[in-house]
Amino acid sequence: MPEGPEIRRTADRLAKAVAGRPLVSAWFAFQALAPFGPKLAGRRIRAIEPHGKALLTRFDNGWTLYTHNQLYGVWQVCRAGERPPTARSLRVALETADSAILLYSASDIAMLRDTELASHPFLSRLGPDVLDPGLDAAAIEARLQSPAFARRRLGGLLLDQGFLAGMGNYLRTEALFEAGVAPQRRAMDLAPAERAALARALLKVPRRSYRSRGIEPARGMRGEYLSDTPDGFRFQVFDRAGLPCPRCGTPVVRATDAGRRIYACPRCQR
DNA sequence: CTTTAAACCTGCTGGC
DNA sequence: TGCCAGCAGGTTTAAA
Repeated sequence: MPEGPEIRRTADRLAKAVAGRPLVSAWFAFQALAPFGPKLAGRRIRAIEPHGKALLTRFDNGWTLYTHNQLYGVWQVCRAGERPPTARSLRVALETADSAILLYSASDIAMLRDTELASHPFLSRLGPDVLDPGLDAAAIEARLQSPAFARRRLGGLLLDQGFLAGMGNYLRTEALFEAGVAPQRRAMDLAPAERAALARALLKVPRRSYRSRGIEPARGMRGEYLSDTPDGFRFQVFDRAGLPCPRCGTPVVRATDAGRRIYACPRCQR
């Protein structure tokens, strides 16, 4: 579940299940982390925080578990002692008296002292979290104009976690469509109205996705997503090559941008 | 400095 | 059914 909204939803779920209660056991698959298992018994999880697409599990002893799911990591909540049948490899298990949270498949896992979080190679480079309620359009507009980012092409810029943490491929695709801007434009070349529209879209699209519980591919149906909820986040152009643009009817075009697939309406996005 | 390409990690799907 | 190629919502590194 790889973009900001999905990660934050996961954090919510995990925290609800285990935060605040003493751990009965902790287990790590990786050799380097195994010694932490016994040390964590009896400790509590203070909070589970998303930082962009990374998750920080904060223990009450000055240590934090850093995990990044990349494309394939999966967190699960289950009852204490349970281990749902799966072919995936278990990497972390944190158990309280009644619930457990399990991390499968992820490879980017570390235990860090709270004091070294600020110097972590990934965390230290993150920009403001796109789902941070304190982030506003003015701040994003300022960022788009700052010398550090202004010369960059929007397609690549919006994937850069140092610009806005939590953005990902479907979010950048949808935000650019929402703003009516083509991915090859440079931040510095946007007209004021376009810049304002993009800043607004960069807040609106991720928040709407988070509210509707993120997106999830429908099993066995390539290109279909279980995102069509009542209050609804639904793709306008992502994964919809050849289908009519919802605004003007022109067929949506697929392309490669910054090494990733992107979709756009050639007429609405200039 | 900016952009692209390749590598890395793991899981899933489709084709043969 | 089994194996392999290709792709994926991510990130880092090296090269252009």
